[in-house]
Amino acid sequence: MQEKKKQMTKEEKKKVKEEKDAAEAKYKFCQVDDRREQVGNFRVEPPGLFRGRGEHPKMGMWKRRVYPEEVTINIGEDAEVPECPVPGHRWGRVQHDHTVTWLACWNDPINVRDLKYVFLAANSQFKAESDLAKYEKARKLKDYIEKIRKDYMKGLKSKDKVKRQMACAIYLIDRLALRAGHEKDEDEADTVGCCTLKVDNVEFLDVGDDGKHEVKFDFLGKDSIRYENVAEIHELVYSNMKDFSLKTIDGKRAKRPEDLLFDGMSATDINQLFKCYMPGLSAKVFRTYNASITLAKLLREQTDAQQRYSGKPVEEKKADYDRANKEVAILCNHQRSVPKGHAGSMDKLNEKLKALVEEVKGLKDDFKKAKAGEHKDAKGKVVAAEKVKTKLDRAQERLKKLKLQRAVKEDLKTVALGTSKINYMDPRITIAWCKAFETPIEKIFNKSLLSKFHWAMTCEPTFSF
DNA sequence: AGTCCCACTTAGAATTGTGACA
DNA sequence: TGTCACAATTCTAAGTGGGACT
Repeated sequence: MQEKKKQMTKEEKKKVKEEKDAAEAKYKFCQVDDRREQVGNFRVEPPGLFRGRGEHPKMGMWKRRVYPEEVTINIGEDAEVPECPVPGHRWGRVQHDHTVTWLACWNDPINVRDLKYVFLAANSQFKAESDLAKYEKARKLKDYIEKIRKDYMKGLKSKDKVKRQMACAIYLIDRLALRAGHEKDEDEADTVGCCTLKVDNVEFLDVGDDGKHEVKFDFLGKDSIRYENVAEIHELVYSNMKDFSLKTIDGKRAKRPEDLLFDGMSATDINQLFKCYMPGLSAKVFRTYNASITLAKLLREQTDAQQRYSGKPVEEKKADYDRANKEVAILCNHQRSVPKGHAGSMDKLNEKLKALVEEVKGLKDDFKKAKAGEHKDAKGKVVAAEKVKTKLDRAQERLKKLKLQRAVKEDLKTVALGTSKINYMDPRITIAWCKAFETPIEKIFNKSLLSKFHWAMTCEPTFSF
Protein backbone atom coordinates (compact mmCIF):
# COMPACT_ATOMS: atom_id res chain seq x y z
CA MET A 1 0.00 0.00 0.00
CA GLN A 2 2.75 2.39 1.01
CA GLU A 3 4.72 1.71 -2.18
CA LYS A 4 1.66 2.03 -4.34
CA LYS A 5 1.03 5.49 -2.93
CA LYS A 6 4.56 6.54 -3.71
CA GLN A 7 4.33 5.30 -7.26
CA MET A 8 1.13 7.22 -7.94
CA THR A 9 1.46 10.51 -9.70
CA LYS A 10 -0.28 13.65 -8.53
CA GLU A 11 -3.08 13.21 -11.06
CA GLU A 12 -3.66 9.60 -10.09
CA LYS A 13 -3.82 10.49 -6.43
CA LYS A 14 -6.28 13.25 -7.18
CA LYS A 15 -8.45 10.88 -9.16
CA VAL A 16 -8.46 8.25 -6.41
CA LYS A 17 -9.46 10.90 -3.89
CA GLU A 18 -12.25 12.23 -6.10
CA GLU A 19 -13.64 8.73 -6.53
CA LYS A 20 -13.54 8.14 -2.80
CA ASP A 21 -15.27 11.47 -2.10
CA ALA A 22 -17.97 10.74 -4.66
CA ALA A 23 -18.67 7.33 -3.12
CA GLU A 24 -18.97 8.88 0.34
CA ALA A 25 -20.98 11.94 -0.66
CA LYS A 26 -24.38 10.30 -0.24
CA TYR A 27 -23.66 9.41 3.39
CA LYS A 28 -22.47 12.87 4.35
CA PHE A 29 -25.75 14.77 4.27
CA CYS A 30 -29.27 14.28 5.46
CA GLN A 31 -32.57 16.13 5.51
CA VAL A 32 -33.89 17.43 8.84
CA ASP A 33 -37.26 19.18 8.46
CA ASP A 34 -36.53 21.77 5.77
CA ARG A 35 -32.78 21.74 6.24
CA ARG A 36 -29.98 19.87 4.55
CA GLU A 37 -27.58 18.95 7.35
CA GLN A 38 -24.13 17.44 7.50
CA VAL A 39 -23.78 14.06 9.19
CA GLY A 40 -20.96 13.62 11.69
CA ASN A 41 -19.56 10.10 11.82
CA PHE A 42 -21.20 7.83 9.31
CA ARG A 43 -19.02 4.72 9.53
CA VAL A 44 -19.15 1.90 12.05
CA GLU A 45 -15.81 1.27 13.66
CA PRO A 46 -13.78 -1.41 11.87
CA PRO A 47 -12.73 -4.57 13.72
CA GLY A 48 -9.43 -4.44 15.53
CA LEU A 49 -7.66 -4.71 18.85
CA PHE A 50 -9.20 -2.60 21.59
CA ARG A 51 -6.67 -0.31 23.18
CA GLY A 52 -8.56 1.90 25.60
CA ARG A 53 -6.80 4.63 27.57
CA GLY A 54 -4.46 4.04 30.46
CA GLU A 55 -4.54 0.73 32.31
CA HIS A 56 -7.76 -0.53 30.76
CA PRO A 57 -8.81 -4.03 31.90
CA LYS A 58 -10.08 -4.80 28.39
CA MET A 59 -6.92 -3.72 26.64
CA GLY A 60 -5.99 -6.11 23.82
CA MET A 61 -9.47 -7.59 23.45
CA TRP A 62 -10.64 -8.27 19.93
CA LYS A 63 -13.22 -5.74 18.82
CA ARG A 64 -15.35 -7.69 16.37
CA ARG A 65 -17.05 -6.42 13.23
CA VAL A 66 -20.50 -4.83 13.55
CA TYR A 67 -23.11 -6.02 11.01
CA PRO A 68 -26.07 -4.06 9.61
CA GLU A 69 -28.48 -6.39 11.45
CA GLU A 70 -27.24 -4.85 14.72
CA VAL A 71 -27.92 -1.28 13.56
CA THR A 72 -31.08 0.67 14.35
CA ILE A 73 -31.93 3.47 11.93
CA ASN A 74 -33.83 6.49 13.24
CA ILE A 75 -35.48 8.56 10.51
CA GLY A 76 -38.75 10.30 9.69
CA GLU A 77 -41.86 8.27 8.92
CA ASP A 78 -41.88 9.53 5.36
CA ALA A 79 -38.16 9.30 4.76
CA GLU A 80 -36.79 6.75 2.37
CA VAL A 81 -34.86 4.06 4.22
CA PRO A 82 -31.21 4.35 3.18
CA GLU A 83 -29.96 1.39 1.23
CA CYS A 84 -27.89 -1.04 3.28
CA PRO A 85 -24.37 -0.78 1.88
CA VAL A 86 -23.35 -4.35 2.73
CA PRO A 87 -24.57 -6.81 0.04
CA GLY A 88 -26.73 -9.61 1.39
CA HIS A 89 -27.46 -7.83 4.67
CA ARG A 90 -30.22 -5.59 5.98
CA TRP A 91 -30.76 -3.08 8.83
CA GLY A 92 -31.81 -4.50 12.16
CA ARG A 93 -34.59 -2.01 12.79
CA VAL A 94 -36.01 1.23 11.46
CA GLN A 95 -37.70 3.57 13.95
CA HIS A 96 -39.10 7.10 13.96
CA ASP A 97 -38.30 8.62 17.36
CA HIS A 98 -38.67 12.41 17.21
CA THR A 99 -37.32 12.97 20.72
CA VAL A 100 -33.70 12.11 19.91
CA THR A 101 -31.20 13.52 17.40
CA TRP A 102 -29.35 10.39 16.33
CA LEU A 103 -29.67 8.77 12.90
CA ALA A 104 -28.36 5.33 13.75
CA CYS A 105 -27.18 3.38 16.76
CA TRP A 106 -25.76 -0.02 17.67
CA ASN A 107 -24.25 -1.70 20.71
CA ASP A 108 -20.54 -1.33 21.21
CA PRO A 109 -19.02 -4.80 20.79
CA ILE A 110 -16.49 -4.15 23.55
CA ASN A 111 -18.90 -2.81 26.15
CA VAL A 112 -22.19 -4.38 25.19
CA ARG A 113 -24.24 -2.14 27.48
CA ASP A 114 -22.87 0.95 25.73
CA LEU A 115 -24.33 2.34 22.55
CA LYS A 116 -22.59 3.98 19.63
CA TYR A 117 -24.42 6.61 17.60
CA VAL A 118 -24.43 8.41 14.30
CA PHE A 119 -25.11 12.04 15.13
CA LEU A 120 -25.30 15.20 13.03
CA ALA A 121 -22.09 17.19 12.51
CA ALA A 122 -20.93 19.98 14.83
CA ASN A 123 -22.27 22.64 12.45
CA SER A 124 -25.85 21.31 12.53
CA GLN A 125 -28.76 23.21 14.04
CA PHE A 126 -29.26 20.58 16.75
CA LYS A 127 -25.68 21.01 17.93
CA ALA A 128 -25.78 24.79 17.59
CA GLU A 129 -28.91 25.00 19.73
CA SER A 130 -27.48 22.87 22.49
CA ASP A 131 -24.17 24.77 22.33
CA LEU A 132 -25.96 28.07 22.80
CA ALA A 133 -28.04 26.60 25.62
CA LYS A 134 -24.87 25.32 27.31
CA TYR A 135 -23.19 28.73 27.29
CA GLU A 136 -26.34 30.57 28.31
CA LYS A 137 -26.67 28.22 31.26
CA ALA A 138 -23.06 28.91 32.24
CA ARG A 139 -23.70 32.65 31.98
CA LYS A 140 -26.76 32.27 34.16
CA LEU A 141 -24.59 30.75 36.87
CA LYS A 142 -23.13 34.24 37.34
CA ASP A 143 -26.41 35.26 39.00
CA TYR A 144 -26.21 32.40 41.50
CA ILE A 145 -22.50 31.89 42.10
CA GLU A 146 -22.25 34.38 44.93
CA LYS A 147 -24.98 32.67 46.92
CA ILE A 148 -23.54 29.23 46.17
CA ARG A 149 -20.10 30.32 47.38
CA LYS A 150 -21.50 31.91 50.50
CA ASP A 151 -23.43 28.74 51.28
CA TYR A 152 -20.56 26.35 50.86
CA MET A 153 -18.32 28.51 53.01
CA LYS A 154 -21.01 28.24 55.66
CA GLY A 155 -21.36 24.51 54.97
CA LEU A 156 -17.70 23.99 55.85
CA LYS A 157 -18.59 24.80 59.48
CA SER A 158 -21.67 22.56 59.63
CA LYS A 159 -22.03 20.03 62.42
CA ASP A 160 -23.25 17.54 59.83
CA LYS A 161 -20.31 15.72 58.30
CA VAL A 162 -22.16 14.99 55.07
CA LYS A 163 -22.84 18.69 54.65
CA ARG A 164 -19.17 19.43 55.18
CA GLN A 165 -18.18 16.85 52.59
CA MET A 166 -20.62 18.38 50.12
CA ALA A 167 -19.23 21.85 50.84
CA CYS A 168 -15.64 20.70 50.27
CA ALA A 169 -16.49 18.88 47.06
CA ILE A 170 -18.37 21.88 45.66
CA TYR A 171 -15.45 24.10 46.66
CA LEU A 172 -13.10 21.93 44.57
CA ILE A 173 -15.51 21.81 41.64
CA ASP A 174 -15.79 25.59 41.74
CA ARG A 175 -12.20 26.65 42.50
CA LEU A 176 -10.21 23.92 40.78
CA ALA A 177 -12.62 23.09 37.94
CA LEU A 178 -12.60 19.38 38.82
CA ARG A 179 -15.06 17.05 37.10
CA ALA A 180 -17.95 15.63 39.14
CA GLY A 181 -16.59 12.07 39.28
CA HIS A 182 -19.15 9.29 39.16
CA GLU A 183 -18.64 5.73 40.38
CA LYS A 184 -16.96 3.45 37.86
CA ASP A 185 -17.20 -0.27 37.12
CA GLU A 186 -14.54 -2.90 37.69
CA ASP A 187 -14.14 -3.41 33.96
CA GLU A 188 -13.12 0.19 33.30
CA ALA A 189 -9.82 2.00 33.84
CA ASP A 190 -9.42 3.12 37.45
CA THR A 191 -9.81 6.89 37.18
CA VAL A 192 -11.42 9.42 39.50
CA GLY A 193 -13.09 12.83 39.65
CA CYS A 194 -13.93 15.12 42.54
CA CYS A 195 -16.50 12.94 44.31
CA THR A 196 -14.52 9.75 43.78
CA LEU A 197 -11.17 11.08 45.02
CA LYS A 198 -9.38 8.57 47.20
CA VAL A 199 -7.47 9.29 50.37
CA ASP A 200 -4.33 8.44 48.44
CA ASN A 201 -4.96 11.19 45.87
CA VAL A 202 -4.48 14.06 48.32
CA GLU A 203 -1.49 15.02 50.37
CA PHE A 204 -1.73 17.71 53.02
CA LEU A 205 1.36 19.86 52.94
CA ASP A 206 2.66 21.35 56.14
CA VAL A 207 1.38 24.82 56.88
CA GLY A 208 4.39 27.10 56.61
CA ASP A 209 5.18 30.48 58.15
CA ASP A 210 3.15 32.16 55.44
CA GLY A 211 0.02 30.46 56.81
CA LYS A 212 -0.84 29.00 53.41
CA HIS A 213 -2.86 25.81 53.40
CA GLU A 214 -1.78 23.69 50.49
CA VAL A 215 -2.93 20.31 49.23
CA LYS A 216 -1.19 18.27 46.61
CA PHE A 217 -3.62 16.52 44.29
CA ASP A 218 -2.33 13.59 42.31
CA PHE A 219 -4.77 11.35 40.47
CA LEU A 220 -5.70 9.94 37.08
CA GLY A 221 -8.73 11.72 35.65
CA LYS A 222 -10.69 11.30 32.44
CA ASP A 223 -8.74 9.43 29.75
CA SER A 224 -6.24 8.52 32.50
CA ILE A 225 -4.71 11.96 32.21
CA ARG A 226 -2.79 12.76 35.36
CA TYR A 227 -3.91 15.70 37.47
CA GLU A 228 -1.00 16.89 39.54
CA ASN A 229 -1.46 20.19 41.30
CA VAL A 230 -0.40 21.83 44.51
CA ALA A 231 -3.32 24.08 45.32
CA GLU A 232 -3.77 26.63 48.02
CA ILE A 233 -7.15 26.05 49.58
CA HIS A 234 -9.14 27.63 52.36
CA GLU A 235 -8.08 26.67 55.86
CA LEU A 236 -11.49 25.12 56.57
CA VAL A 237 -11.41 23.01 53.41
CA TYR A 238 -7.94 21.87 54.40
CA SER A 239 -8.92 20.85 57.92
CA ASN A 240 -12.14 19.19 56.78
CA MET A 241 -10.48 17.20 54.04
CA LYS A 242 -7.74 16.14 56.38
CA ASP A 243 -10.39 14.94 58.78
CA PHE A 244 -12.21 13.00 56.02
CA SER A 245 -8.97 11.32 55.07
CA LEU A 246 -8.51 9.91 58.57
CA LYS A 247 -11.69 8.03 59.39
CA THR A 248 -14.95 6.91 57.82
CA ILE A 249 -18.01 9.12 58.03
CA ASP A 250 -19.52 7.09 60.88
CA GLY A 251 -16.18 7.32 62.66
CA LYS A 252 -16.02 3.54 62.99
CA ARG A 253 -12.66 2.83 61.40
CA ALA A 254 -9.52 4.42 60.06
CA LYS A 255 -9.47 5.05 56.31
CA ARG A 256 -7.17 3.17 54.00
CA PRO A 257 -5.38 4.88 51.09
CA GLU A 258 -7.86 3.37 48.59
CA ASP A 259 -10.96 4.55 50.50
CA LEU A 260 -13.14 7.36 49.23
CA LEU A 261 -12.21 10.77 50.61
CA PHE A 262 -15.85 11.90 50.40
CA ASP A 263 -17.52 8.71 51.61
CA GLY A 264 -20.86 10.18 52.62
CA MET A 265 -22.02 11.60 49.28
CA SER A 266 -21.83 11.23 45.51
CA ALA A 267 -21.87 13.27 42.32
CA THR A 268 -25.61 12.69 42.07
CA ASP A 269 -26.13 14.27 45.51
CA ILE A 270 -24.12 17.32 44.47
CA ASN A 271 -26.13 17.73 41.30
CA GLN A 272 -29.35 17.36 43.29
CA LEU A 273 -28.23 20.22 45.51
CA PHE A 274 -27.30 22.38 42.51
CA LYS A 275 -30.86 22.04 41.23
CA CYS A 276 -32.04 23.90 44.35
CA TYR A 277 -30.08 26.96 43.26
CA MET A 278 -30.73 27.10 39.54
CA PRO A 279 -32.73 24.98 37.10
CA GLY A 280 -30.46 22.75 35.05
CA LEU A 281 -27.37 23.48 37.14
CA SER A 282 -24.94 20.57 37.43
CA ALA A 283 -21.24 20.14 38.20
CA LYS A 284 -20.09 20.35 34.60
CA VAL A 285 -21.56 23.84 34.20
CA PHE A 286 -18.85 25.10 36.57
CA ARG A 287 -16.13 24.04 34.13
CA THR A 288 -17.82 25.92 31.30
CA TYR A 289 -18.42 28.91 33.54
CA ASN A 290 -14.88 29.03 34.88
CA ALA A 291 -13.25 28.50 31.49
CA SER A 292 -15.32 31.23 29.86
CA ILE A 293 -15.06 33.76 32.63
CA THR A 294 -11.31 33.20 32.89
CA LEU A 295 -10.83 33.79 29.16
CA ALA A 296 -12.93 36.95 29.33
CA LYS A 297 -11.03 38.23 32.34
CA LEU A 298 -7.58 37.59 30.87
CA LEU A 299 -8.44 39.20 27.55
CA ARG A 300 -9.85 42.21 29.35
CA GLU A 301 -6.72 42.57 31.47
CA GLN A 302 -4.47 42.44 28.43
CA THR A 303 -6.42 44.99 26.45
CA ASP A 304 -6.95 47.31 29.43
CA ALA A 305 -3.23 47.35 30.09
CA GLN A 306 -2.38 48.82 26.70
CA GLN A 307 -3.50 51.94 24.91
CA ARG A 308 -4.66 51.55 21.33
CA TYR A 309 -4.73 47.77 21.59
CA SER A 310 -6.32 47.54 18.13
CA GLY A 311 -3.18 48.95 16.58
CA LYS A 312 -0.99 46.10 17.81
CA PRO A 313 0.28 43.75 15.09
CA VAL A 314 -2.19 40.91 14.51
CA GLU A 315 0.49 38.31 15.27
CA GLU A 316 0.99 39.79 18.72
CA LYS A 317 -2.72 39.95 19.41
CA LYS A 318 -2.98 36.31 18.42
CA ALA A 319 -0.12 35.49 20.81
CA ASP A 320 -1.99 37.32 23.58
CA TYR A 321 -5.10 35.28 22.85
CA ASP A 322 -3.15 32.04 22.89
CA ARG A 323 -1.63 32.95 26.25
CA ALA A 324 -5.11 33.40 27.70
CA ASN A 325 -6.22 30.17 26.03
CA LYS A 326 -3.25 28.41 27.62
CA GLU A 327 -4.25 29.49 31.11
CA VAL A 328 -7.74 28.13 30.55
CA ALA A 329 -6.32 24.85 29.26
CA ILE A 330 -4.17 24.56 32.38
CA LEU A 331 -7.17 25.27 34.59
CA CYS A 332 -9.09 22.47 32.88
CA ASN A 333 -6.02 20.19 32.86
CA HIS A 334 -6.10 19.71 29.10
CA GLN A 335 -2.87 17.94 28.36
CA ARG A 336 -1.23 16.28 25.42
CA SER A 337 1.76 14.01 25.14
CA VAL A 338 4.92 15.67 23.88
CA PRO A 339 4.65 15.58 20.07
CA LYS A 340 6.71 12.88 18.37
CA GLY A 341 9.98 14.38 17.23
CA HIS A 342 9.68 17.40 19.50
CA ALA A 343 13.25 17.13 20.76
CA GLY A 344 14.55 16.68 17.23
CA SER A 345 12.75 19.66 15.79
CA MET A 346 13.81 21.66 18.82
CA ASP A 347 17.44 20.81 18.07
CA LYS A 348 16.94 21.94 14.51
CA LEU A 349 15.39 25.18 15.65
CA ASN A 350 18.34 25.82 17.95
CA GLU A 351 20.73 25.08 15.11
CA LYS A 352 18.91 27.61 12.95
CA LEU A 353 18.96 30.11 15.76
CA LYS A 354 22.69 29.71 16.24
CA ALA A 355 23.32 30.38 12.58
CA LEU A 356 21.12 33.44 12.70
CA VAL A 357 22.95 34.80 15.74
CA GLU A 358 26.21 34.46 13.78
CA GLU A 359 24.65 36.22 10.82
CA VAL A 360 23.54 39.13 12.97
CA LYS A 361 26.99 39.35 14.48
CA GLY A 362 28.54 39.54 11.01
CA LEU A 363 26.06 42.15 9.86
CA LYS A 364 26.81 44.27 12.92
CA ASP A 365 30.51 44.25 11.98
CA ASP A 366 29.65 45.06 8.39
CA PHE A 367 27.49 47.96 9.55
CA LYS A 368 30.31 49.36 11.68
CA LYS A 369 32.65 49.23 8.70
CA ALA A 370 30.02 50.59 6.34
CA LYS A 371 29.49 53.64 8.50
CA ALA A 372 33.19 54.37 8.07
CA GLY A 373 32.78 53.77 4.33
CA GLU A 374 35.00 50.72 4.53
CA HIS A 375 32.56 47.90 3.75
CA LYS A 376 32.88 46.44 0.27
CA ASP A 377 30.85 43.78 -1.54
CA ALA A 378 32.21 40.73 -3.42
CA LYS A 379 33.07 42.90 -6.41
CA GLY A 380 34.98 45.34 -4.25
CA LYS A 381 32.35 48.05 -4.47
CA VAL A 382 31.65 50.19 -1.39
CA VAL A 383 28.24 49.41 0.17
CA ALA A 384 26.11 52.19 1.64
CA ALA A 385 25.55 52.01 5.40
CA GLU A 386 21.73 52.23 5.04
CA LYS A 387 21.70 49.11 2.93
CA VAL A 388 23.59 47.12 5.55
CA LYS A 389 21.36 48.57 8.24
CA THR A 390 18.23 47.33 6.46
CA LYS A 391 19.73 43.86 6.20
CA LEU A 392 20.73 43.91 9.85
CA ASP A 393 17.28 45.06 10.97
CA ARG A 394 15.62 42.29 9.01
CA ALA A 395 17.92 39.65 10.42
CA GLN A 396 17.30 40.91 13.94
CA GLU A 397 13.57 40.84 13.33
CA ARG A 398 13.82 37.23 12.13
CA LEU A 399 15.90 36.36 15.18
CA LYS A 400 13.33 37.83 17.52
CA LYS A 401 10.54 35.93 15.80
CA LEU A 402 12.45 32.65 15.89
CA LYS A 403 13.24 33.04 19.58
CA LEU A 404 9.57 33.64 20.31
CA GLN A 405 8.67 30.59 18.24
CA ARG A 406 11.08 28.47 20.26
CA ALA A 407 9.72 29.72 23.57
CA VAL A 408 6.09 29.13 22.56
CA LYS A 409 6.85 25.67 21.25
CA GLU A 410 8.57 24.59 24.44
CA ASP A 411 5.86 26.24 26.52
CA LEU A 412 3.00 24.45 24.80
CA LYS A 413 4.55 21.04 24.31
CA THR A 414 2.30 19.41 26.91
CA VAL A 415 -0.70 21.78 26.77
CA ALA A 416 -3.70 21.09 24.52
CA LEU A 417 -5.33 24.39 23.57
CA GLY A 418 -7.96 22.88 21.30
CA THR A 419 -10.22 21.20 23.83
CA SER A 420 -11.14 24.38 25.67
CA LYS A 421 -11.60 26.25 22.40
CA ILE A 422 -13.97 23.60 21.07
CA ASN A 423 -15.90 22.80 24.25
CA TYR A 424 -15.48 25.31 27.06
CA MET A 425 -14.89 28.92 26.10
CA ASP A 426 -18.00 30.75 24.91
CA PRO A 427 -17.16 31.60 21.27
CA ARG A 428 -18.91 34.95 21.63
CA ILE A 429 -16.12 36.13 23.95
CA THR A 430 -13.61 35.43 21.21
CA ILE A 431 -15.72 36.87 18.42
CA ALA A 432 -16.47 40.05 20.36
CA TRP A 433 -12.77 40.46 21.16
CA CYS A 434 -11.88 40.05 17.47
CA LYS A 435 -14.47 42.63 16.48
CA ALA A 436 -13.47 45.10 19.16
CA PHE A 437 -9.76 44.88 18.44
CA GLU A 438 -9.75 44.42 14.70
CA THR A 439 -8.40 40.91 14.54
CA PRO A 440 -9.70 38.68 11.75
CA ILE A 441 -11.67 35.85 13.36
CA GLU A 442 -10.01 33.45 10.91
CA LYS A 443 -6.75 33.98 12.83
CA ILE A 444 -8.33 32.40 15.89
CA PHE A 445 -10.95 29.95 14.57
CA ASN A 446 -10.16 27.44 11.85
CA LYS A 447 -12.65 26.44 9.19
CA SER A 448 -14.32 23.80 11.41
CA LEU A 449 -14.70 26.18 14.33
CA LEU A 450 -16.04 28.95 12.11
CA SER A 451 -18.83 26.68 10.96
CA LYS A 452 -19.40 25.11 14.39
CA PHE A 453 -19.74 28.58 15.90
CA HIS A 454 -21.74 30.06 13.08
CA TRP A 455 -24.55 30.78 15.53
CA ALA A 456 -22.29 33.14 17.49
CA MET A 457 -20.89 35.20 14.63
CA THR A 458 -23.40 38.03 14.85
CA CYS A 459 -22.66 38.89 18.46
CA GLU A 460 -21.86 42.50 19.31
CA PRO A 461 -18.27 43.65 19.94
CA THR A 462 -19.50 44.69 23.39
CA PHE A 463 -20.68 41.17 24.27
CA SER A 464 -19.92 40.39 27.87
CA PHE A 465 -20.02 36.84 29.19
C1' DA B 1 -31.92 4.13 47.42
C1' DG B 2 -29.33 2.06 44.27
C1' DT B 3 -28.56 0.51 39.62
C1' DC B 4 -29.05 0.60 34.83
C1' DC B 5 -29.95 2.64 30.46
C1' DC B 6 -29.72 6.12 27.26
C1' DA B 7 -28.24 10.21 24.85
C1' DC B 8 -25.39 13.40 24.60
C1' DT B 9 -20.66 16.17 25.40
C1' DT B 10 -15.87 16.06 26.01
C1' DA B 11 -11.20 14.00 25.16
C1' DG B 12 -6.41 13.01 23.27
C1' DA B 13 -4.19 10.24 19.65
C1' DA B 14 -3.76 9.00 14.98
C1' DT B 15 -4.15 10.16 10.38
C1' DT B 16 -4.31 13.22 6.62
C1' DG B 17 -3.82 17.70 4.39
C1' DT B 18 -1.28 22.07 3.78
C1' DG B 19 1.75 25.52 3.06
C1' DA B 20 6.31 27.59 4.19
C1' DC B 21 10.78 27.13 3.14
C1' DA B 22 15.19 25.52 1.36
C1' DT C 1 9.86 20.76 -6.08
C1' DG C 2 10.40 17.96 -2.36
C1' DT C 3 10.54 18.06 2.69
C1' DC C 4 9.05 18.96 6.94
C1' DA C 5 6.42 20.94 10.53
C1' DC C 6 2.28 22.12 11.85
C1' DA C 7 -2.70 22.44 11.28
C1' DA C 8 -6.91 20.26 10.36
C1' DT C 9 -9.68 16.38 10.45
C1' DT C 10 -11.00 11.88 11.83
C1' DC C 11 -11.56 8.45 15.13
C1' DT C 12 -13.46 6.46 19.02
C1' DA C 13 -12.93 6.29 24.02
C1' DA C 14 -14.57 8.13 28.23
C1' DG C 15 -16.90 11.23 30.62
C1' DT C 16 -21.69 13.62 32.44
C1' DG C 17 -26.30 13.55 33.97
C1' DG C 18 -31.34 12.64 33.62
C1' DG C 19 -34.69 9.46 34.15
C1' DA C 20 -36.58 4.73 34.25
C1' DC C 21 -36.57 0.64 36.58
C1' DT C 22 -36.19 -2.48 40.71
